Amino acid sequence: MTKVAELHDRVIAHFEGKAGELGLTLPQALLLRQLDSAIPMSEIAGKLHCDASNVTGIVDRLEARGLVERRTRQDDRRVKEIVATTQGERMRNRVSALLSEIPGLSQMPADELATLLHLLSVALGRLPEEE
Amino acid sequence: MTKVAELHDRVIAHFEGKAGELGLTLPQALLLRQLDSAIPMSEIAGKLHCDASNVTGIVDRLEARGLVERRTRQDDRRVKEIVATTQGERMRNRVSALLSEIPGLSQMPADELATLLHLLSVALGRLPEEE
DNA sequence: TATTGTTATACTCTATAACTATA
DNA sequence: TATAGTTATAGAGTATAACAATA
Repeated sequence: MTKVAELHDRVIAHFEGKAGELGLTLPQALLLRQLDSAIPMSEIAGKLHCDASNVTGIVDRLEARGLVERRTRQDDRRVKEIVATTQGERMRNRVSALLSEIPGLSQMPADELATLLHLLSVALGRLPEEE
Repeated sequence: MTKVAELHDRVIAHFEGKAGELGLTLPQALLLRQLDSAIPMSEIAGKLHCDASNVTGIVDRLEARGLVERRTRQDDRRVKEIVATTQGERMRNRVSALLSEIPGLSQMPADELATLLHLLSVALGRLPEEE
């Protein structure tokens, strides 16, 4: 299934390249994209499918650039929630826009895209997700 | 275009996870996938969109595992061609099979898949590629 | 005791620049 | 001189294990 491999390569190359133009690495972009609200580090690790110890470093670098903040949750002081700063929120919007910059894909009929996502969901053994 | 982001995440996670099960990193798997014939290092760098100095390291590790070999081209001794060993060829076949292991995708009608690839090609400013 | 996040460690990937050998 | 590949270096991502603070 070489065509699927092609697809995979192109989407990765496109997204990583665009993130790079914003001065972000791929993991940084993927993390930032999750921050639609304050999220604990552990939850981020889950969403990014990586170890919690990695999140420390990625957040360190995003924080050093003023894009995110750590906030200790008061009802459980072990937990630190990550929130985008004003500047980080601006960057997050740009990251979110990256994939829609693939004009071919954004032109694809909604029903075809939905079909594809459904097939992938089945394939990966997950429930179909809307959002 | 959150759905496209979903698609992207899932394909990456699937492929990287499966490559990991074979004991390969993503770059190693992508390099191996290119070796349908003997290929010079520089050409590999081009296909992987990375610097030539990276290829040295990736090939080093694949070579240390006995999966590939370096062969000096006799008509231009500066060039080293990379070829898969017998064991490497076996691994290459497994890598190539990974993406077709997404049952949903491999069941997708050929014309829909072709449409998607065409749109992506246009989107990324490249000529439509068959192969 | 268990959990959240950090630190220490080690390996891989990445690019840049300087180098070797070939041409 | 120019090109193919290597090496040196430095930064980023990754996991594992040990640790601190909090629960």
